[in-house]
Amino acid sequence: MVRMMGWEAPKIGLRKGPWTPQEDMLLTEYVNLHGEGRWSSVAKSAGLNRSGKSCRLRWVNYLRPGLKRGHITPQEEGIIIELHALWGNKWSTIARYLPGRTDNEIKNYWRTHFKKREKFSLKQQKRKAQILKLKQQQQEKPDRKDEIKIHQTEEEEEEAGVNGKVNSEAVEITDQSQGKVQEMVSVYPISEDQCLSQEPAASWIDQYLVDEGLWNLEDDHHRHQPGNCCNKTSIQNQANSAYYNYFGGDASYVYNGGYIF
DNA sequence: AATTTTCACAACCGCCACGCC
DNA sequence: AGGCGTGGCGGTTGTGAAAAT
Repeated sequence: MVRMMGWEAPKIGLRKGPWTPQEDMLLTEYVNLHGEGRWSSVAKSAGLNRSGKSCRLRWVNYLRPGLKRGHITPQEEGIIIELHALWGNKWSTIARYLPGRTDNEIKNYWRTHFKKREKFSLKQQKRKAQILKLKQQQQEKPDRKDEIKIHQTEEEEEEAGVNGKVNSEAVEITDQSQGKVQEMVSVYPISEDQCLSQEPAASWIDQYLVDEGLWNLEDDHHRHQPGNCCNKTSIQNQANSAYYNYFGGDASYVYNGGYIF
């Protein structure tokens, strides 16, 4: 016998797609009267031709009172970034620290605002490694008559312009006998020391983790610490390195214990 | 002005964990 | 002990609006 994973078996004829105002009204009225939970029976009892799962999602993400509408504020963005650096894609966990925001909203926000940047910084890291290797090779072989030119490419100028916060270089390795053989681009902060030497200052994390007693959390915040490491300094260090990775060492984005505006 | 690209958001899907019987 | 229903989570997709070309 096939076990139904998760929700109830999809019934033929159940409505899908966007909710109508009538459906919203029915669901709201029913939940206000009977409370949340028992979503399958909510669907039936409220006269909705929807799956329980769909009802729950609609309520949680859209109809539930107290939900904020509109754009994520810079403060909220800062919290999202910091918490994501700590917990990764634990959207529901992150959402608990943003009253009025849903996991879905945060997830969507992250995807549209940071995925692109994350991808970009991965590229940067690869390039950085390549350039270091080449520079090393040149040091090891000082007699080599290759020429290393450092300049900013149009592409990177554009990227830098968009992000407004990166320094970029292209290194052109020219073998004098064979002409130009390689061109690489590296993007990195003005000074890595600028990133790494920043002393983590008091932040909201201090408030949550100390004031709220979250160091002793038994819930998943605790479990989500890599290696179950429950020590403030190490978590801040994790956040630091996570930031460094996310933004490719972009000094203006490196976590310094505060918000990023 | 028309077309293409990007963004923002809503909704669905598959999976897992847990409790009840 | 194991089947089943339910609640919840994270990933993905679809779509309309806005911005860019």
